[in-house]
Amino acid sequence: MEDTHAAMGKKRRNILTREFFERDARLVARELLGKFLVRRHYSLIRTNKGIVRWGKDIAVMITETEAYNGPEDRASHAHRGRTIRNEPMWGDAGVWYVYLCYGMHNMLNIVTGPREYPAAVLIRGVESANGPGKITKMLQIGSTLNNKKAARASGLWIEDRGVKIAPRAIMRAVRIGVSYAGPVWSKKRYRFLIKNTA
DNA sequence: TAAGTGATCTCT
DNA sequence: GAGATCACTTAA
Repeated sequence: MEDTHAAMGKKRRNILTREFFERDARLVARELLGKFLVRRHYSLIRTNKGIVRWGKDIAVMITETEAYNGPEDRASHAHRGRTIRNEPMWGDAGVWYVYLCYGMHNMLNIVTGPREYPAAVLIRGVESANGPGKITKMLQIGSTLNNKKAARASGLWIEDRGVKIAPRAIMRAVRIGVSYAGPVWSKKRYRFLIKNTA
């Protein structure tokens, strides 16, 4: 799903702000289903007015998320304390936390909850890509976005476009790839997905 | 099922 | 510094 900067310009955007994210990670993870992740890429084009910078947006609906909640969550990077890598998790809500996993995949998370409380939501699936590594590859999301606000200025943000997901269309499941987190935390059903989507 | 890949973290 | 680990993907 694509639309140009010009086409979207007249429409009223409903960009999610810090208030939305400054809540329990599990609630945010659930409510992010059906919201749109929007990536803006700029390119220079030639017009009769000369060379201008042109922004093109790619918007994809979020279909799968995972919550990582608090210092006690053994599956969370924050469990071992504050480090250079996980620093964004302790900061303001509504900020991207991007890190490299397995040497080749960037994981995209949005920080949630109050300051000093480490929590985030991993964006694990969108309508046209399932798997956190594929999303970041498709939208060209890398470490340059780490610790940047989710807003137009950073080129990556989340919008509410009015899509409502019925509660019974939402499934909960255990998180992926966190078996190391022990019997309690690896079994928490902190993964949320829309039924019938890949 | 296992290789690929490299930043990060822990322990010397 | 060295060694282990890792919120994954792809090809077989």
